[in-house]
Amino acid sequence: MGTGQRRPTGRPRGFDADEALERALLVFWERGYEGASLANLTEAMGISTTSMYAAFGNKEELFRKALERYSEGPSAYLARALEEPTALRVATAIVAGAIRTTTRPTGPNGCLGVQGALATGDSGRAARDLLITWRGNDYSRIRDRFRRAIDDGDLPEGADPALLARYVTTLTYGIAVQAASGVHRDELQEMADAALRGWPLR
Amino acid sequence: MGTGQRRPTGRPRGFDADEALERALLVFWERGYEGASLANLTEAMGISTTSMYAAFGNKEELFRKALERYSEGPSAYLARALEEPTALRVATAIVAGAIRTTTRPTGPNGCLGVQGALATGDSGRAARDLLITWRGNDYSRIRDRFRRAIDDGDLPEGADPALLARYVTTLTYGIAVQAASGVHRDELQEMADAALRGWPLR
DNA sequence: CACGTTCTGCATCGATCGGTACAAAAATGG
DNA sequence: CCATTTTTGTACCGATCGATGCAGAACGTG
Repeated sequence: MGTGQRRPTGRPRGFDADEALERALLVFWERGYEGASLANLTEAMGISTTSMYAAFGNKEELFRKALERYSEGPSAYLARALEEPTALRVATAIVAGAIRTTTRPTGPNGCLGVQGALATGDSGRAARDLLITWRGNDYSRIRDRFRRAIDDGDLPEGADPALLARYVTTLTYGIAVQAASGVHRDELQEMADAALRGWPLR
Repeated sequence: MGTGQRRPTGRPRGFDADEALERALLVFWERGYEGASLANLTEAMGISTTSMYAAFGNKEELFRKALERYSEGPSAYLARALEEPTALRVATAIVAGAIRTTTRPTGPNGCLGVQGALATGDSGRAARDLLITWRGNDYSRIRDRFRRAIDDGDLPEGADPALLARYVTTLTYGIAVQAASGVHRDELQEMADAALRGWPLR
């Protein structure tokens, strides 16, 4: 009953939580989990540490929510790519999406899922493990899509979906590192086009 | 004349600087520049912070020297690979060397040149820039080797050395991320074999 | 109005960060 | 022996780390 969303009791928030999370995402993206201090984060978010802790829990939870936002925003190209009609078009769309996302003229270079926490100290271990799981999920979804492509007759019977998924993810992670090093979009796209010419790698 | 190396005046060192640097390298490799604290480093090196600073300068210099040691040790496969007689054998050796180095049963997974400092805060910016230069060097050496392969008639006239070098480095960086995620050596090698079957990417 | 609830600003917490001051220890040269 | 040079252990530096205590402000409700 009722009108659905009711205004909660108590003092209302003085900031937009979505907007603040977006700012935090950008900081994590650029500096990595360990490199992003609470001072960096709260300054970019425009709120105090108190407000951040009240709204998001702690730094680790904030990172987790930023990663979710990343999956549904900059990294949403993956879900769309998996709906392409053929395995080759799926692979092409994934790689192109990765290049576009990691080399946006505005925003950080690289991929949050890679550079967010690749090698860390003890304090970043949870974030690192989270990203390992995140990357593993992407791999599994791509592999499953390629399995379906064999059932569809789109990929030949002899094709290896796991190997092809490993190849596509390896390309995207490599692209993420190149982008973080400042390599430009056009050069990466030419390389990616060539890399998929041998599809499905015989 | 003298006997060459003369024992210097003053109290002699109580530790083996080479051995200590090797230990520091392993810590940086596993935790990254920012994730490796002085306490982590000196404990692994078996010396006090005072001795570390006297022998190596500071944390940044220690990282620089660890990277040099990495280039001449775990990453030495690159120089050997560049001496292979054909471009395909060069590419094959580079990728195989990267897989072996990033998935050693003993020692950290992944590549120091990638995960040592990919995205950092202000304190890690110098290390990050150093690794960008390091990776850029590797790319240039590979590209130059492929240029020579065209002169040798080993690669066809129409081949693009820069594109091929970008492809090989992208594969190795992607492999480094996969290895850091715990993907096993055999799976990566199968993928790499397939990835080079289309060489020179037409 | 008072009340309960939630959020905010300020001050601060103990722990850890990278880095050093200082004097004793251990070597060489006279 | 003494003087010089270099390394070592101890103790410590100010800054920053992630995180919190607390009082008051800002809302809906009765």
